[in-house]
Amino acid sequence: MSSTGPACLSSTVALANGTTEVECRHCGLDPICMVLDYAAPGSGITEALLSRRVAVSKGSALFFEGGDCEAIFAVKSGSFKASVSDPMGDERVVGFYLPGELIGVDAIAGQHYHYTLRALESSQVCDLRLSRLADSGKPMQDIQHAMIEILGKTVEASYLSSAALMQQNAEQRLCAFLLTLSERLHRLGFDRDYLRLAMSRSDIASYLGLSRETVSRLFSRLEKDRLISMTGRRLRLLDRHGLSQLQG
Amino acid sequence: MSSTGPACLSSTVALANGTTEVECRHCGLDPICMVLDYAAPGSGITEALLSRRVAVSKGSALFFEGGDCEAIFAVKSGSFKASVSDPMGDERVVGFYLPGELIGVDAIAGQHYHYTLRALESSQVCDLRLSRLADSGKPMQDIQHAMIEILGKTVEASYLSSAALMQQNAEQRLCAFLLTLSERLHRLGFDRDYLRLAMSRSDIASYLGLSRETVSRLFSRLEKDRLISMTGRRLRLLDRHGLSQLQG
DNA sequence: CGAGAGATTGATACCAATCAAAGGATGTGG
DNA sequence: CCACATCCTTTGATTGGTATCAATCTCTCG
Repeated sequence: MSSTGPACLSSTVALANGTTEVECRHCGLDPICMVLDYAAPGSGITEALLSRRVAVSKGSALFFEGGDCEAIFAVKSGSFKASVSDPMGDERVVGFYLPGELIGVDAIAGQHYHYTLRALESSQVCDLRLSRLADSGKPMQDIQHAMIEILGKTVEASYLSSAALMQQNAEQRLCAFLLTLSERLHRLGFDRDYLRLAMSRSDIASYLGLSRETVSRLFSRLEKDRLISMTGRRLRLLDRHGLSQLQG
Repeated sequence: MSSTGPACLSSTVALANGTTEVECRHCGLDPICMVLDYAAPGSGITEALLSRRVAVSKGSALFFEGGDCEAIFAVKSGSFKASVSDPMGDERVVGFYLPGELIGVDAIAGQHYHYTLRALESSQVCDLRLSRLADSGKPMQDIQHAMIEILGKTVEASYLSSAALMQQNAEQRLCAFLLTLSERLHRLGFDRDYLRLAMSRSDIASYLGLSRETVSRLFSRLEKDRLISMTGRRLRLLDRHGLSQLQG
């Protein structure tokens, strides 16, 4: 998920391969990493506790639904989708993760992951072994405080995201999805109006509880109405205000 | 929300007025209250930090959408609904709370409540002033640990509740709602199969993103199909298995 | 008892799913 | 580098589920 327009990446760093990675100060793990002194060489923080910039290739899974929760992750670059398999055996997408965002916080309490997590593109994550936090040598007080900050923000974010989508029609949901994505990318310093969707139409449809065909038709309609323009997975928002009107 | 059938209230205590209250050990605040020694007389915990069994009359609000978060609450008896007012000015129900459940955890990080909270019936809550926790005289370590436990469970619970409802049709959503309610009441020691709904059909409809009429029709259909029987707001689940089949 | 809110039921309209087919994109092996 | 297979996407025709409009009925409470 990288910008397609005039880049203005105040909180990201361009990499050689054309992708960008989020800076630590804009990452959801930052509260912990600050306590850990960013695991600087000589800090005494070993890879067994915090692995940074672990490469994950497109399509491969970081963990599976039901598996033991050994670590939580922060997206450093690239993007991920979370999915569960429903009773009929097909996949339902339950979330997307962009750089800077935390993955697996919901599994901390129960010690099991609730979904399977796959990279939508070639990506990098930081990987924090919670069970070893206590051995880090850092003050327990500070570690706990950082965890409280992370958990508190997660509770708030998950409340906000779930409350909205339920009572909306297809068009409202798609507009909300696009605007949310745009805001999340903007926080990373990308241009609000130029997005590259790393996920397929089917993934979007599944996430929003719609059919592929409906999503496709809605994109066509939004384009006809000059609210967006798109070619393939490259998307430009032409009228943010118009979109937020539709959003409800 | 009290049982209407043969009561078997292993974790609740019957009160003089016919309602029941949840025991502390089954309450979401218990991790904190344990640290605070249940605010027993002589424990040094004042009412300024933790008020127990605060009465709330039917229809009155504990707090309003957007208001400063001064405390989190646990339902001791009765029940509550959380709602937000949407752009068009009408109310959308975003949650229901039963005895033992925590309210306002999502407001801790941002210091503002995200919804208005009203009692569905004459109720009681315990009220915890977070800002005064540090002054309780109890070890900070223990307090932080309790907060982490509470937040972690909340993250997990809010994930689980949001993931499901999105891609389901009206019947599936209503069945899921009824079965979830039944389980929540069962955890309190009530009979799984006899429920008294404290909320109106409109509240249920709003919460599930359906119209009043659809909810009413669905109840009629479930009754015709011998899956439930109901008179007014008294509901009996006749075929839990059949309902969970429908649930998807 | 009467008033007003809540709940049910029916008729109709509309939105989105499904079925169906064809048009692009992507990747692989020859 | 091209041919082919496969997956993804778009568009059309039809069906079905749910909202909406409208009328009646029920319950609660003053």
